[in-house]
Amino acid sequence: MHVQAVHVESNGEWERTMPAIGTNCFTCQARHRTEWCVLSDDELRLIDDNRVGRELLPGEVLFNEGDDCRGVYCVETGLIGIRKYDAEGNSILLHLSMPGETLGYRALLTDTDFKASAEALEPSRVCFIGNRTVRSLLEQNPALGLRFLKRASNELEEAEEKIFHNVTLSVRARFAHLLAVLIDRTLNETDEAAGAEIRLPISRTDMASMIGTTPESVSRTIRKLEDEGIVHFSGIGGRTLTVPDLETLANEFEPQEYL
Amino acid sequence: MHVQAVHVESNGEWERTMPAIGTNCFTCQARHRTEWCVLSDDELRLIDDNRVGRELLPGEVLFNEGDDCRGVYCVETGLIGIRKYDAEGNSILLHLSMPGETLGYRALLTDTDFKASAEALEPSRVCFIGNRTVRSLLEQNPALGLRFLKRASNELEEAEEKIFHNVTLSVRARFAHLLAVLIDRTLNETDEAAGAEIRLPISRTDMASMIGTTPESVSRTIRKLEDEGIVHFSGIGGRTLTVPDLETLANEFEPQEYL
DNA sequence: AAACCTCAATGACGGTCGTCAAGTGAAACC
DNA sequence: GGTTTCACTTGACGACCGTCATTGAGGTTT
Repeated sequence: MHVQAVHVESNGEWERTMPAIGTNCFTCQARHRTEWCVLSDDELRLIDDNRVGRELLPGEVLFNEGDDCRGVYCVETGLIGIRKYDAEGNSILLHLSMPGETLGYRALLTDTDFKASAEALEPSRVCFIGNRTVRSLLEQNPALGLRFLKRASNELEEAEEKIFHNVTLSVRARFAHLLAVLIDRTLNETDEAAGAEIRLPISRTDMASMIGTTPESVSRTIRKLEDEGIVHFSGIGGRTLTVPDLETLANEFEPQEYL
Repeated sequence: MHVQAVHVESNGEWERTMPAIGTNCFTCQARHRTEWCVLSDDELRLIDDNRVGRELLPGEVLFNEGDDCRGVYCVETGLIGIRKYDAEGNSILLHLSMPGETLGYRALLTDTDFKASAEALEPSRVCFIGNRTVRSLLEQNPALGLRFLKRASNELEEAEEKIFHNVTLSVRARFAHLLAVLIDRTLNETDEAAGAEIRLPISRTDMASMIGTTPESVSRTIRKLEDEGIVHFSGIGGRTLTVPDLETLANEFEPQEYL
């Protein structure tokens, strides 16, 4: 009952041995953020015994759209981008997965292939947990299913808000909103003070695809926002972002309260 | 243990007596399409004893964005539209709920208020099931949670495809896709032959909001598609749709296979 | 160090699509 | 019956934004 399906599912890039100290499910720094936090120690051990860890460098692919789902992927550190490709091969960045997020649970539950690709955007550590393990835990502990249900509900809410934004807001407003979200995420991660420098994890092209526009429009929007002193980009590739006042940025996408 | 919380939650529009013959959970025509189909007869009886039915006319509101979630709503017949409103009061139609769909489960699970409004688009019959009943069933029967999880997963997939479409397709392509979806739905419901007349359940304005554009653009798009013989609108309000060839319509949004 | 590559920035151009306005028809109301 | 109202249609205009092409900066390779 230890590494059953894993050997079939693993390839050279995945660990074949037990992971190093400090990187197991019990000491995992993202543990309390995952859905697995409802599991008992025994149940968590089942995962720990059956998982396979992997380090990914930026650009490395975790899975591709259309791949069969053999299990779920739990992000321990780093940042994973979820993409889809259109007919011309352009990629649309749909979602950014932070440490603690589990990917692929939808494909597992609906018994379909992956509907998007996953790729590391920063150096990341990800654990793979095979279908069999997840399914047995879901049967064994109903609370786990409910946790995933909450997660799916939240993601659905996000997705609908995104649809709403794409429809009702301008490129400028959507971009301002994206920046606010990116700032919020990194602040939550690093607990830095507001107004600090943020290192953007994604390219202009990816940011453009996230808000449904082109890199050129993003560049022009950045120019305008800089001219107005709302944001400041610096550093190599213009990937360092400084926002003097978060309120001013928020005004770009939050309609003024009508007095 | 019968109508406990219901009296608090109900108002004059909801039944206070047991529903008429032919409209209970066991004879409900939408029953096999709902998540509740995994329940035992005893469990289903618990719902049947605690539900409250209601008939809605087009335009009547089931719940509003921001309302507290007191339970879920199960669509038995008709059509319910899920809307959000932007700052100027324009509504965006996010989703069409068909018979068998249960609304509000997300707000229940995430313990938040409703993030959108629900309104009848056709004469509809909807049953209300209080929080307490749903929660006890979720605890009692883990399969129910998993069913809702599958449902959420599917909705999420739909939402992400919608985002993808809004970003990558033109107004014309998105409109063609919307028509194809509407045709598909009514055909599945009525089992008519393809190429038949379809009565559109929603206004131009609503269709426009669904694909993220304006009524004017929809009108112009319709004009062009009609000139090319791809679709034909007739009847009052131009709400009767005829599509001679579904393939031709599909070509508008499905990129040509590159040979 | 030169060649090469990727990504970002910027300008020019054009088209799609949103906005404004007027006009029509159908349903609803008094 | 007349008026109002609302949704749809159609036209004119223009802005936003997407496309194409050029340039430059930074990093990597040989």
